[in-house]
Amino acid sequence: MNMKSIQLNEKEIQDKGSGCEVIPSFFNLLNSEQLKSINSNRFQVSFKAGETIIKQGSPLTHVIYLSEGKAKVLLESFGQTVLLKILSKPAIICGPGLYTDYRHYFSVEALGDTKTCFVDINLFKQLTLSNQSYVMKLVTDLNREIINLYDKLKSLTQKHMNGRLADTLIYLSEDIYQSREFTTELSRSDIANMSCMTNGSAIRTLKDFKDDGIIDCNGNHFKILKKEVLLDLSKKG
Amino acid sequence: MNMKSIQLNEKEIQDKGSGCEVIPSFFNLLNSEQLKSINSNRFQVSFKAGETIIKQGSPLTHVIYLSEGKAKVLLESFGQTVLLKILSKPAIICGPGLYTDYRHYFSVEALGDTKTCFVDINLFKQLTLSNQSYVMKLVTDLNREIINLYDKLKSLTQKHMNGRLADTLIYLSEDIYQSREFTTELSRSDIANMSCMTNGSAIRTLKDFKDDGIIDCNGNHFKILKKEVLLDLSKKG
DNA sequence: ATTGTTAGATGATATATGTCACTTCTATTT
DNA sequence: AAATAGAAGTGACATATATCATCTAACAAT
Repeated sequence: MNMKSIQLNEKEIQDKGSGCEVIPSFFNLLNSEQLKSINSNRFQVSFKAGETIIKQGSPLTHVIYLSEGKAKVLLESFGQTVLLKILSKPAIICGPGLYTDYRHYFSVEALGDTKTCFVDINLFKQLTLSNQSYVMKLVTDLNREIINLYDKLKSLTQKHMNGRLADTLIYLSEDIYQSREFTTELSRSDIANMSCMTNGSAIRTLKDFKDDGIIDCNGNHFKILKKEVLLDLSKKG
Repeated sequence: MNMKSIQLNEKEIQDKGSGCEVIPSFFNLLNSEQLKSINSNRFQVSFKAGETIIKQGSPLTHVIYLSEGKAKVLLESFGQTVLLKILSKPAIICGPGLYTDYRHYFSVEALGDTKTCFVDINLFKQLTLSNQSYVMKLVTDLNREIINLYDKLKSLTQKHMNGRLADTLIYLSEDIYQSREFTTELSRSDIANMSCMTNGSAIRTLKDFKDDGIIDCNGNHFKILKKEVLLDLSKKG
């Protein structure tokens, strides 16, 4: 991991001119003084594919801004791993340790090469508290996160493999790649972890979908052929 | 459901003198003016055992304060139900619809007779935004909720029945009844929904635990005999 | 080119858990 | 006291899914 401290002036941040682009949803809410203090307390860090950005259990000392690339959010539990979601740039990574015990409750791993920006958590707290519209946004984001977790819980506990894999494929197609056809950096094992099943089961079920003409896939290239059927499988469980 | 509007003066609220006791974690953060405005916009509502306090999918118009009794929080999905947690007085019930789409994402059902207080959501929002220490508390609570959901996800997706039922028993003993011995209002079916298994499986596994001397149970009276074993089952999955 | 290594794929088998039909118990009503 | 209803409990059986061993394909290192 390549780490360097970078000083950006306010204009650069606002112009998206550097490695650390503006997060419309966050930095735009700050005034110039606040941007300056962020500026003097940030580190840009690059990660290569597969590297660990955050390790579950470690102390939460910085909020991490993902400026380039994608990352996997992993819940590790007793040898097994649940792939919770994929983060795409631009994103602010700050787990539920905020205002609780300041530990990381998930791991984050780079999917492909990524660039990040580390901002000291105390500075982040100061800025958020002093900015009412940011507070509203924070609460909104947390509640959205909770809603997603409810959906995940329902999917993973109540649906069979077909439904769970359908959910994963819909998520990748709609939320992450925003296209019916996409090439993913995820391995079969990632897809399995995301759908809470074993490697073999994921491969088998993908094959079933392919045989039934619901999807087409060659290696990492996927194409959703019959979205209605996927949605139906998702509903039926 | 028995509904009446009640006017309380500030002193009564602070003295816990009425049907709607002080929530130390919320009302204590308010000043007298804020308490007055809460006061003139509240309804006390009583529910009998089994009655629905909140129905999943309905609009979120009020924050509900649980002043007496216990309630089940249910995630309904496609015919099946996951019992997420038990709320005990005093508690503020406000789901993730806040600041998002103002709908209820779970149902809440009275466990035994309960008393509640309905506070208009807009008033609640005003008060929370104008009070910095409340905002911190809100974010803390939301993050704790997320941490709990992570645990629930890990438990329900990665553990076998023994581990999941052990988790449920530990939760009831430690968090809800705060004793190794307790009499619960929950039915076997509730325990099953909480552990994400069928009725029959829950009863069978409870019997296994009883046969192995891990717990003792007669009807709704439970006694945890070997907590270490439960903790071990929870860890092993 | 050859070797080694990893991800992907496939099949046989074991097992955990759900389904369903049925019995027993308990409490409530008449 | 009898009748009814609902919850608790039991058992036989079906099946979804994991486990594991094996095989192939792709690709990097020598």
